[in-house]
Amino acid sequence: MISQTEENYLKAIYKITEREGKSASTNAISTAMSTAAASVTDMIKRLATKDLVNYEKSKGVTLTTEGGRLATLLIRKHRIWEVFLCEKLGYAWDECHELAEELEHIQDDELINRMERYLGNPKFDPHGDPIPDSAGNFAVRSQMPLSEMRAGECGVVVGVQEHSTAFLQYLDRQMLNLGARIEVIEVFEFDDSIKLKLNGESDLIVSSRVSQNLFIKKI
Amino acid sequence: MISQTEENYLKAIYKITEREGKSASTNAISTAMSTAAASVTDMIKRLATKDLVNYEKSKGVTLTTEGGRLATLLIRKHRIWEVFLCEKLGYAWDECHELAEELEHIQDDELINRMERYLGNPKFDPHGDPIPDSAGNFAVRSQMPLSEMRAGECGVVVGVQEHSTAFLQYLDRQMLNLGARIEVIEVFEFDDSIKLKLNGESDLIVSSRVSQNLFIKKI
DNA sequence: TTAATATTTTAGACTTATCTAAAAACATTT
DNA sequence: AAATGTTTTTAGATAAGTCTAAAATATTAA
Repeated sequence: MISQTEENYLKAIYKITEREGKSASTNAISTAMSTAAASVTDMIKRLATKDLVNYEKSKGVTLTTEGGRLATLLIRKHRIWEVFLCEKLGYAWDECHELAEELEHIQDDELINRMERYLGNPKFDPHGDPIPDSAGNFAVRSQMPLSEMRAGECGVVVGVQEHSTAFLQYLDRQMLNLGARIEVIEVFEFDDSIKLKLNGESDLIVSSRVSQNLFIKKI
Repeated sequence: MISQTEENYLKAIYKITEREGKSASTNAISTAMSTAAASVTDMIKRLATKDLVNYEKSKGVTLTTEGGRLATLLIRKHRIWEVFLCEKLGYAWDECHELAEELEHIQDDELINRMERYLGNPKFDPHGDPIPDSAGNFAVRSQMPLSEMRAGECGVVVGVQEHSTAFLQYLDRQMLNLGARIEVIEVFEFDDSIKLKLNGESDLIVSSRVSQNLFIKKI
């Protein structure tokens, strides 16, 4: 049996190794988990005895196959719950994360599979992040940051890089939701801000900070 | 903050005091929780320092107002989750209990209120047990055990006394589900078994064990 | 390459929730 | 009322998860 805390560590290690492309350092984990570095060392040892991580003193950790499988399952649960919270209960996309953090620890594979079916087998969560299937495979999505698009190109908003509440609420206010159609009108070299036409209607200028964090699928 | 374990103790104490009509003994709690009596004593002390139970050495415990409020909220969450699992995810009424035991500990009042609305403000769970409202008030249901009905009387199945898997599966096989219409054809004094007409169609004989555990609302 | 700095690990302690075994308190029966 | 039996509490241990402070190990800079 694996505890909720152990699961959270696995997920943190998964995210760090994904992001950094190398083993997760004690410090990085301690930052991610908001715990003392000493606690991380303790937990790493525990996870190593359970064969969920590969660990060598002072070398950082990586997930084993089984550790990776569990982390992926957690992400699957998290994202399926997020879809439920947003689509069925009407939560905003910046509100559902915390609740999903709790719900993802419910131990029942059958439940999450039924949930997935009930929701119509969604492939992406409300932030556009892919939902792994029960075997752990992620759907691939052809996407690019808005910042890499040229004037005249068209696309659909399919996801976000940054997940902060502030950013998500900003997007909501600008109507830049998942599925919004955009056309790049002009790129201002001066500050890399971009002028868009939104859903064929209104015009909008977004900063480079925004364009770097918004994923678009070209059409 | 209250832990999952503490919540489970509160619920156990609530059920015992309801059932017995008096304070819950250490032994009764230890049986209900499947823990050693010594652990119960420890926990009772902890709950007492949090003012969730009234406790005097060797006198058993009762819930304080706040303890009762929390226990009722747990029951509310449990039953709302059960409705969701059965109605939306297609779980059978004997399958949903265990999962609801886990889900009821999700800490978010807003969530359960949204869930309730999403489910159409149900007043009873899949076993016919009343769902307390957010203020802790239970709907009252005029019901009687089938065993107290006389030949010729008609009613609707509205709940069960016993919640065992075996009993619920038996009822499923006999089509004696919540909402089923029954008419008492004959009561056999010999063994108190009862002959019914089910939904105006088929005839059925049930034992006294069954009739004592099935709640009917007369019509 | 040594000194300064940063990271990681060890050591020891605390809390929660559990256990067993023994002692104390309460209840029952003769 | 004493003896027996049951229930409850105390005492002492254990495991998970956390902490702080100090020691050990890496890394970076002079």
